[in-house]
Amino acid sequence: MKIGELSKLSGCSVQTIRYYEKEGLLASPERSEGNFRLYGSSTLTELEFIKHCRVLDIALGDIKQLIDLKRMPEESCTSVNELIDSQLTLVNQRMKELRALKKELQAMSSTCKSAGVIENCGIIKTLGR
Amino acid sequence: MKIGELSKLSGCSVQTIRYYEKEGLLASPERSEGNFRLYGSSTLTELEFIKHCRVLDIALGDIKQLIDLKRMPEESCTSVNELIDSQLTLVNQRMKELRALKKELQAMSSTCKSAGVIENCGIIKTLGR
DNA sequence: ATAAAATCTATAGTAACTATAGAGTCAAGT
DNA sequence: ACTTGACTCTATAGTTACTATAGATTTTAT
Repeated sequence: MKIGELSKLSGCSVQTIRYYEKEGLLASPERSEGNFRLYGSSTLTELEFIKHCRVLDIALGDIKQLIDLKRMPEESCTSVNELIDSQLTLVNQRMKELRALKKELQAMSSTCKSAGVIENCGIIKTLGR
Repeated sequence: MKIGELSKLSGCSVQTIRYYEKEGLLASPERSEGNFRLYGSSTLTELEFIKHCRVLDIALGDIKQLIDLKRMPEESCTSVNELIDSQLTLVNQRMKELRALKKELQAMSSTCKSAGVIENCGIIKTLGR
């Protein structure tokens, strides 16, 4: 199939597919006589793997590592495990930050319930401290 | 004071300060004879306002709006309020996503507690689905 | 045959900076 | 007076993961 069909089937944009190829996440496919990319259905599977990882916010570099690891099925999967665990650490950190953020924003929001004037705005005052 | 001192006092890097100036968040300061930027202490206050907003993950464009609003103290502060509330919405959304993420990563992690081989790795299998 | 749709490459833009190169300025030490 | 080192200047490129565009070529449909 051509890139447009792969795009529709996978839900990735045409440019994104070409970008993944450039970044080495997808192999360079065969080309037609007119230089169009020609894909088999296995590429769809590969793209879905990438998509699934991206939903999990795994960076492209890390996804590349996972793909490389997949190519060595006899290796230990310790590094896969480590990668996932480090993602979990990242997520936990970010959640902690967001919770603090939310608290402060809520506090700010509550200081400006009356529709006053900027000069007396509690929010602006808070931000200035 | 020169930019280096402002950088130390504010905790913003020299390049960041110049960047903020370029983006219109800080006014262009006076220059010395040798073309060095010369700041008064009010710039430190302005930088601290920006820093505080950035900690709250408010985008530079939104911070610029807040700064512009501050210059019209007689206006209603409704828009300030709206801006903060939209930040809260963003934070809530992001937290929701992260919670889902965390759940899935944890599930994956638990499928790979035994130090096996990539071929049988539960994580890789999950990602392929 | 021709027009429309799809594809190609290469390049620039996004956010919020950081890092670098190469040149100029300034204060202190010899 | 001169030099060294620290600081500053501008301009440009790099970061991430794409998206958008321009201009050319190829394929498909009428």
